[in-house]
Amino acid sequence: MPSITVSRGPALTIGALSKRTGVNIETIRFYERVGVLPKPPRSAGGHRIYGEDQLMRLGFVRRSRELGFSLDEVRGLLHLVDGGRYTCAEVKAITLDRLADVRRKIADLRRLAQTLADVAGKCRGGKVPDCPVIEALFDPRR
Amino acid sequence: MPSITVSRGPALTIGALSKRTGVNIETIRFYERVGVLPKPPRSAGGHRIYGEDQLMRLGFVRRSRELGFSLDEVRGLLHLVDGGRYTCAEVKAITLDRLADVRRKIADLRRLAQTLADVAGKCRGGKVPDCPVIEALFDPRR
DNA sequence: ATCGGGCCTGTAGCGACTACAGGTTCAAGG
DNA sequence: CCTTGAACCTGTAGTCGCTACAGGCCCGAT
Repeated sequence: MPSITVSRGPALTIGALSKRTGVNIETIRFYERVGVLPKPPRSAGGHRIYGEDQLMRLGFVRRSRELGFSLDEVRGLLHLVDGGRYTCAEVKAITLDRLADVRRKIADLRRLAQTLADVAGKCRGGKVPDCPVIEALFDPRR
Repeated sequence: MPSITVSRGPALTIGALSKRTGVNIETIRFYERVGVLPKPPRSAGGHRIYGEDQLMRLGFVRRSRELGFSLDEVRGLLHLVDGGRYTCAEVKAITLDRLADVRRKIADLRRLAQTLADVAGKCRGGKVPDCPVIEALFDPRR
């Protein structure tokens, strides 16, 4: 089950964690600063030491981000998980919001692609100074 | 033809220009600062005064932005226009680049929507602590 | 003990705006 | 002509999600 507990795995440096998750080192430190990842223990010299749990958590963050959740939403998701008292309904609601967003964006982009294709299609590609693309952009009626 | 010349129209304040184009006042000033709009003449007291030409140009910028051109691309487009020596081929190339971008984004978002829908579909929506969405996010194999 | 890679902190930059604060100007009404 | 208050001005800082330094310290292998 997806609970975030301290599991005894091999200790990881930030570089190793970065390689294993594919998340940039700078980004990991950034995530710590903005409270998405907890402050890890440090070595005597001050280097960060991560365990298996942070590997999981960072993976969660990365996958969530890839699905287009904002860092704020990721924080919300993790907060629910951390509390352990999240309900499926809450999580589903957030996910469906995201899905609606994505569908809206797809619709927008489709209209965009159509317009761009229309406009580029009119273009002979020659050296004519009166380019239909430019005219379309200047035309208030599109 | 789309040439940018000083046309004698009614003089516009920045507020009027904003209303006519739907571009935020702050954004207009921002465009001026970053060199997308030329510095307009000023009234005795220092207020910006715009003419019909700037109305056209700002409309051009807005429509280009809506089609997803970056400000840098818009600058490029306007430079071609300002020089008067742009070729249709150049403009078409920029447009086709944009179109390819948009098509890539649509494909990405489609995959995303599928994943989100899959994951949300598994959810009963109850109060179960083991939410399939969360498990999917924790699962390295997606 | 030395070397060179990896790690540290802190700050600044990106793109494309947006949001103030604190002051000046303009135009309409009295 | 004078007052009012809306609109304008400049300059700076904040947003989001990173990314890129600079200038140092640590660590482990030789």
